[in-house]
Amino acid sequence: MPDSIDSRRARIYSVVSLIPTGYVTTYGQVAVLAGIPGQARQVGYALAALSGDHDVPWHRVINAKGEISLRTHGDDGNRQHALLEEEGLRFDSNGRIALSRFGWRPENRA
DNA sequence: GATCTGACCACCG
DNA sequence: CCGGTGGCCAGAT
Repeated sequence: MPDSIDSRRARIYSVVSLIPTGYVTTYGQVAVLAGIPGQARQVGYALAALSGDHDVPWHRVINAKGEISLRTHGDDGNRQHALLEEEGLRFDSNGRIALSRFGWRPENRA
């Protein structure tokens, strides 16, 4: 009995949409919260498959290194960086985000 | 309808 | 931190 899921993607979108402004989370974290620990890939694919119609703050999702992933460093990558800064996030010299500082934790879950 | 490709992470060393 | 391996799904051609 599948929980069923409309698909793991639906869960992922839900979790991501729960991320508070000014915070970021990693794909792995989202995967866990979505109920698919270890399958961070699915998260990446899910976000990648996002279409123009979505209310999901995908820009708040970054890789475990605290850096923006996006293989295609195009508008999306640039956009994510801008959006995060706009939300008050800070990037270090390496262009990374201090997860220890802005990393969203379920305990902090507003 | 099969094949290819794509925002990753955990574990091991 | 880096490198290699395994695990998973959906969309596009």
